[in-house]
Amino acid sequence: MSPRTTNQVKKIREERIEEIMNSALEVFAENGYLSSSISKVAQHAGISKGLLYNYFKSKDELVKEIIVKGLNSLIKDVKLHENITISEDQFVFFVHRSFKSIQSNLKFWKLYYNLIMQPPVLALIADDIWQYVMPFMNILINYYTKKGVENPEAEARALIAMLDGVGLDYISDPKNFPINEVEKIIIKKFK
Amino acid sequence: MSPRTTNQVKKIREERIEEIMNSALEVFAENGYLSSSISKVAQHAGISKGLLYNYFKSKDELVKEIIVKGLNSLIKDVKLHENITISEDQFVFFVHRSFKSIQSNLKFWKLYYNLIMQPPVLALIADDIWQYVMPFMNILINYYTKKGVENPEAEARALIAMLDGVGLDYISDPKNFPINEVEKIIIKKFK
Amino acid sequence: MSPRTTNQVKKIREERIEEIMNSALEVFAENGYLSSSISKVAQHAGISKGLLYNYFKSKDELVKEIIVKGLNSLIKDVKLHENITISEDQFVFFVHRSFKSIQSNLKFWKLYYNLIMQPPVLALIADDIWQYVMPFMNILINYYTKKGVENPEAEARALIAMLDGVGLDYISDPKNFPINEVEKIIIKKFK
Amino acid sequence: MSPRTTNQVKKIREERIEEIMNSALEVFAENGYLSSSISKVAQHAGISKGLLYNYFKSKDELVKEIIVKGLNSLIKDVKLHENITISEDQFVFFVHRSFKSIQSNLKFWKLYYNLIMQPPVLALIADDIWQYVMPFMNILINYYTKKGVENPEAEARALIAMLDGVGLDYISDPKNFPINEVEKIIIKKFK
DNA sequence: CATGAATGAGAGTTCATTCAT
DNA sequence: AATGAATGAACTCTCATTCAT
Repeated sequence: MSPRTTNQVKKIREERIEEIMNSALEVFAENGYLSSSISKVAQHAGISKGLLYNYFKSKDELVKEIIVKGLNSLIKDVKLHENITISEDQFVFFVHRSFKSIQSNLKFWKLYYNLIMQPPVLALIADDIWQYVMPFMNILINYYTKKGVENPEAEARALIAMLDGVGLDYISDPKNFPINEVEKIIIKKFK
Repeated sequence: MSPRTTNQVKKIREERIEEIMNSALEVFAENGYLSSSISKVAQHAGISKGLLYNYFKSKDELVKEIIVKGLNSLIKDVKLHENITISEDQFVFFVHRSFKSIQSNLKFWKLYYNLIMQPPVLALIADDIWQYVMPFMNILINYYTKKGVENPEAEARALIAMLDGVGLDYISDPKNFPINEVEKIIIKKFK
Repeated sequence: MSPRTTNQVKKIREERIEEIMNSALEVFAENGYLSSSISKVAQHAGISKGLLYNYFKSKDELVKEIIVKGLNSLIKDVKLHENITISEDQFVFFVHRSFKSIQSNLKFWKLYYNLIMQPPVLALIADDIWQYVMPFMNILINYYTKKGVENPEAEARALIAMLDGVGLDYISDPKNFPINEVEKIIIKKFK
Repeated sequence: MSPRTTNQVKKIREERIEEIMNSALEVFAENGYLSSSISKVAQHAGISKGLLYNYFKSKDELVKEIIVKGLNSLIKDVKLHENITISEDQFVFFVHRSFKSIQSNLKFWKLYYNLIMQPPVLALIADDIWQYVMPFMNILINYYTKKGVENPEAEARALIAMLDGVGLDYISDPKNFPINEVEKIIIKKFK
């Protein structure tokens, strides 16, 4: 019956935050950010609106933290953050991991595309996104420069657009989009 | 003193509808559909809220008419609606026209991608979009089948995703996206 | 091709006013006064809103004129306005005519009851109604006084309430209300 | 510091609902349903518009609950719901209670008659009303059948019309309507 | 005489956020 | 830590009325 230590309290708090974020992600992904009320989010998480504001100081902050967490997790997944030059195998691995991420984090990507398409909301996360995309871009430019293609930057931009388009189309219709076959085609064309 | 003729009235009506749709497109493209109030749209068009509702039954109907008009204009531009099989030249022409459309109708495409990423709003236009995409898809599958590629449907899906991705990335940063170079790369890879 | 005389013009105007009032009565009776927009009324009459305001200076004035016209017509029907004392036969005739009026002017009575139940609208016509009801009341009190009933005023009030109630119930469900049988019962009880 | 208990919250909620319904009844009875804005209702209740919507889904739902509550209260008052056949004493009691109800729930009846005379609003409550009126009707038909009157259904309809008419006339001018005398007359005539 | 484009005030409703408990 | 009552601003939409033509 000893009082909880500061650490215990902190851990409980973090777990609760985690739960709320996961729950909110589901609501946002399903209905879109702007169309999801805080009431719905709190209800889906099984808590009161008041308590939600105890953990997040606004709706915007809540979604921002969800996005930051998702991007960090993605960076960890594709394992590109350490290198500046990559081999062809690493390139293939990167593309493959990107495809896997879309499939295993469907809800996150639904929210992601929902947000970046809404200018006033995008403003909240634009910086975070650039911090994540820029290193990729540089690695890819580097990769294509070494391969000696005509216009490495355009080639990198094209690949990133390709991945964005796959994301967009896959989340719109995950059941029918032939994602594995499309992956093969892309690797063949862009390798 | 004499009342306006039917033709005069009709002309005023058509002009106003045109004005409102153009004005609304600008506001919607800039701020996103959900974040744009009818007040803002009316103000931007220089008219009262009430008058807007004289011409459009609802905000939803307004945006739907904008989208339908834009899609029809696109179909006319790419000139694919008559054929079922296309030559390589026609393919190149189609991709080229798609790229031109993105550049010349930037606002429309901003709105388009804004809408399809918002589940409750997408419902309004999903049918119209499918009516437009399906024929393209079939023509492309047909094209790749004739070319003898391994998986024509996946190849077609990949191309459409590619175009979607270019649209997405271009509208996010039109000044820096090397759209002409990317066009060349895509034509080379997907032709 | 001679220009129309002032009288012709006046007659045309009156006919038009008549048409509009009849048309408006239909709309008001069907949907209720407050729920009927001027647009609907004008559309149903086959004219423009502007023209309607040429004949009636407001929605309130339009409905007021409809009511006044209906009440005058009722007074003419029951033919009680000249007498102050009536015989039993005249009493029966009066009740009978009241019942006939309800049936033949169903729409008018629908509107009438709709209006008197809405305080802010009732204010428009309250005076007219009292001018019409008061003479009836006096005649009835006189009638019951001569018959030697215990409380002539209450008896008169009860009869008028009875007629009001029949009106109310009949217009609510004209097909099933046994109006002729009810008439017989009332005459027997109140004669 | 401690959060409110579930019971405290429930009590606040019930009290607020009661307050709002009473306050709304006053406003609706005074001005009519359609002419009463939610702003007015909230203001009269001393709360914000937003809070009203915390307790009632819509203006329509609010008025519907007021009507249902009033009808239930009436059913309890006249105590007819258990029997199918009634004695003359019970009949007199029923009429008497109906008269008492009109006097003690004047505002409710003002609203009631206001609503049933407005076609689009009547639709909201028509079912509830029929559920209440039908049993009365059957009991009365039964009563008059046993008494051996010529046309029991018409007799019952006439009585109900009579009561409706009294209601109508009493609420229009409660101070001058001789309700107690009228009650005696009706009981004598319809018993 | 006749039109309907145009307005502006106000309607019902939603919702992020605050705060007493 | 936890609740949901409470607010107020902003939202979409309606409509009686006016007025240029």
